[in-house]
Amino acid sequence: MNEREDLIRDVPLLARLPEPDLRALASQGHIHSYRMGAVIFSEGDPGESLHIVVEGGIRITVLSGAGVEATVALLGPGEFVGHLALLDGRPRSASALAAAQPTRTLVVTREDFLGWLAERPQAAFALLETLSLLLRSTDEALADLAFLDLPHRLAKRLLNLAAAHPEVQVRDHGSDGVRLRITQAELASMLGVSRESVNKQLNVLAHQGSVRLGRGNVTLLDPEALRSLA
Amino acid sequence: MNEREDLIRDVPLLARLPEPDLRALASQGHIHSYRMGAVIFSEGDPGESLHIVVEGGIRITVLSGAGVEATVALLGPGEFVGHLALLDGRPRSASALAAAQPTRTLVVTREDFLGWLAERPQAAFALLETLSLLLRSTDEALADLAFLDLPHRLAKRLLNLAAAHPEVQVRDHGSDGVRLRITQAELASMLGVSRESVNKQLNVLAHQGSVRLGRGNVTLLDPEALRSLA
DNA sequence: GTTCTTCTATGAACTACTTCACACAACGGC
DNA sequence: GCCGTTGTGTGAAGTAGTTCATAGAAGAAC
Repeated sequence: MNEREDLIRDVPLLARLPEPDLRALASQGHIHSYRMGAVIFSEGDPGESLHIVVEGGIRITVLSGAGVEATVALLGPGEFVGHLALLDGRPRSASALAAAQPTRTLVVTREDFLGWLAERPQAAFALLETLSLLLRSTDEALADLAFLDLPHRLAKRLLNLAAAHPEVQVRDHGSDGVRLRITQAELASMLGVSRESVNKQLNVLAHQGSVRLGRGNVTLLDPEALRSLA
Repeated sequence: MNEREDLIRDVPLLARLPEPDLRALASQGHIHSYRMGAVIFSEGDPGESLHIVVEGGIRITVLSGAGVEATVALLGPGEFVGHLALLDGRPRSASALAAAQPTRTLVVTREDFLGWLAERPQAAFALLETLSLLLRSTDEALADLAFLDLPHRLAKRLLNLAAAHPEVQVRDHGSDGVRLRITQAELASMLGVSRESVNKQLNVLAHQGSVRLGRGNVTLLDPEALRSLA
């Protein structure tokens, strides 16, 4: 029970809620486990639950008309998915896959959540604030995509990933860098460009000394240089 | 007072609210008037109010790093802007300009709104649902921008505009079409492409007979053809 | 250890957009 | 009526991305 509470406190959607409310919500959830690559839910499914990552990671993807898959987000422990379905009851707008071995999530059903929310007006208020912030960040992503070219977007994304996923940061041997566990194909699909373009731009950054490249990872050596690019 | 109530009932953000709540909120608002082109608020300003369009129109713009301006949205009567600032108290993330002569808005301050909301848990609930839907549509726009090329995005945008702004629809003389009052430059800035590209693609559509072009307007002649493109 | 798969790297040809330059048409102000 | 401004139409040259092809290196599977 305590693990559930600690966990739910770190969820941005819920972080602003008072302690007892959190406790009540956590007690309604159930833990699910998934093996690497397992489908947690698929685009178009009826949406009936919120998933909060306990351990491992979730990859959120959408399918283009042509069947190309784009990665919308990578979630680590404390992050969550399914909030839209929870609040408006519409079908899933994206698919979710377990992206690590093993992945465990705390699942709160729509029914439980709505019942809980109905008794806590303050909570609704905190959620409004949070959703509003989410909307801002999506709007910003939209503007970035329209305005910025690949070098800028890539720099920005690398910095975002470094900030959002402290758990994957590893001090590099010798020099001090922040290592992101991510493939170039995943980066490409998050940025909406081809894998080859990402590779070329990463190599530009590598030659500048801003990053070091490895198989399945990118190490940020000079965040300041990236920041000035982004 | 009655005008304000009628108005507020048509606002998507608020449409799901019970009648008496609407009445109470409307009674707190004040009407502001702007002449064409006037600045309603600017990006970065402290955000303290929600504007609901009573008459005329509002253009929402953001500035890119290079100083290029993009039109994020065009608002007609019943639509609103400033909801984010209202809910999270952050600075304005975009600028708003009066886009018609004259433009009048119903202004609700953050303070009034929060006071009103605190007494109405049901309202908070309806707002959560609405924000959630807004978030979905932004996510979809993001996916479109990443996946779709200009012909698809243009067709989609024309249909959206036609659906979202019934007040600017005019049955064309003779043939039956839906006329949108919009310049090609505005379309371009909504789509994140150059004016010239929009012009060329519009002419492709015109030669197919799907649209007719005029100065400052586009008439949709064959919505079905556009839908199959989008 | 050998093989299979995944990931990175890179070049060549192609395409969808861009910017720039310009012509001209429609409308508003006086 | 004329003139300045705003909007549309179009072509030429440039560029940032694309796809396709191919190669090698690092892990995982057996």
